[in-house]
Amino acid sequence: MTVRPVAVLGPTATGKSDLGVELALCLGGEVLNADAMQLYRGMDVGTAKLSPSERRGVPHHLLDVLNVTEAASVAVYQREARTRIEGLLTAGRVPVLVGGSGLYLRAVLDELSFPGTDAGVRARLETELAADGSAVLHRRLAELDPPAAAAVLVGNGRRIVRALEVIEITGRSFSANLPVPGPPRWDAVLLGLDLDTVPLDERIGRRVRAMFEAGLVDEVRGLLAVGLRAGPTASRAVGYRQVVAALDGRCTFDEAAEDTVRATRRLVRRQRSWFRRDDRIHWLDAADYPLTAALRTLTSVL
RNA sequence: GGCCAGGUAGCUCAGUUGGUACGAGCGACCGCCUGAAAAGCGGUAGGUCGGCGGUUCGAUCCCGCCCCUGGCCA
Repeated sequence: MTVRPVAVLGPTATGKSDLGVELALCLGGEVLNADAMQLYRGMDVGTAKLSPSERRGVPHHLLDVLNVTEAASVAVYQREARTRIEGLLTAGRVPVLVGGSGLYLRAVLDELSFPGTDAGVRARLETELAADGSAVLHRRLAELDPPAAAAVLVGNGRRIVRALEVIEITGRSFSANLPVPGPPRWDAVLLGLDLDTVPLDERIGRRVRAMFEAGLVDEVRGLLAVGLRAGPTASRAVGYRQVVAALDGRCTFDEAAEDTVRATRRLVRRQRSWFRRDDRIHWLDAADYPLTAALRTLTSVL
């Protein structure tokens, strides 16, 4: 039988990590993290990262590979993840991708190619953005690449900067839209795990409280000492940003916890809207023996 | 019991010197998404302006009474 990768995706707090471990155990596989924030060393409590014992002997890849000061990068992740997957496949091990970062998953499983980047160009554009505002840059984009300008909203400085960067370093236009999904690379099977909104929201409330009790604040203190504030990606992570605000005295810890719950729920909505239109995903209900359902789905698909 | 402040969108509050509430932020809902994606960006729906009377052509805004909240004084 040919070995096919399996991806376990879906909104946060639905139990993807546990299901991933169980699937890896059943299938003879290894887990590949597909969660942008679990890439970071030291971000454990707030990202609900599985502890070594919870991993039950299953090797986990692409966990703890970045310092909080470093920016995450889809393109880098794509290269690394693909290399690992190829390695596992040739070894006859089933790669089990687990995570809720939709773009990361697609970068690995779909034929997305990322034009390069140039720190100098980027920095200059960022400076212009800060000085002139996004409308000015958007006007420039409209002259250079009308389709891209039409696809990127005027207020979205970040994406305007990236479009201009790509045009400048490649000399070609920038396509601002994702391609329509074709068959996934390696014929991967996409399993989506979700839970009804009401129970999921309750679970999020409990989980955030548990994170604070498990030492999230201390974890953030420790990360601040190694430069969390300077990290463009890590400092924005749900929970971390809020705790930093509380440590800075901009809100109370109770407010930070409430904000974290809200931000997590908002994240769930965005993750759903991202995954919703991918009709390759086989959806499983987290409340209804997902492992059994997952195995059943796999046997019917394979 | 008296005095003061306040009762405007689900929440926190702007605002109208009397003439259809320009409301804002948060939340909710919906959507977008190619090198920061747990990020970034956008759209939509919500209001008998505490209650009852009065003045007025017209009151959320003026007057009276009442109810509620917070504070101060007794």
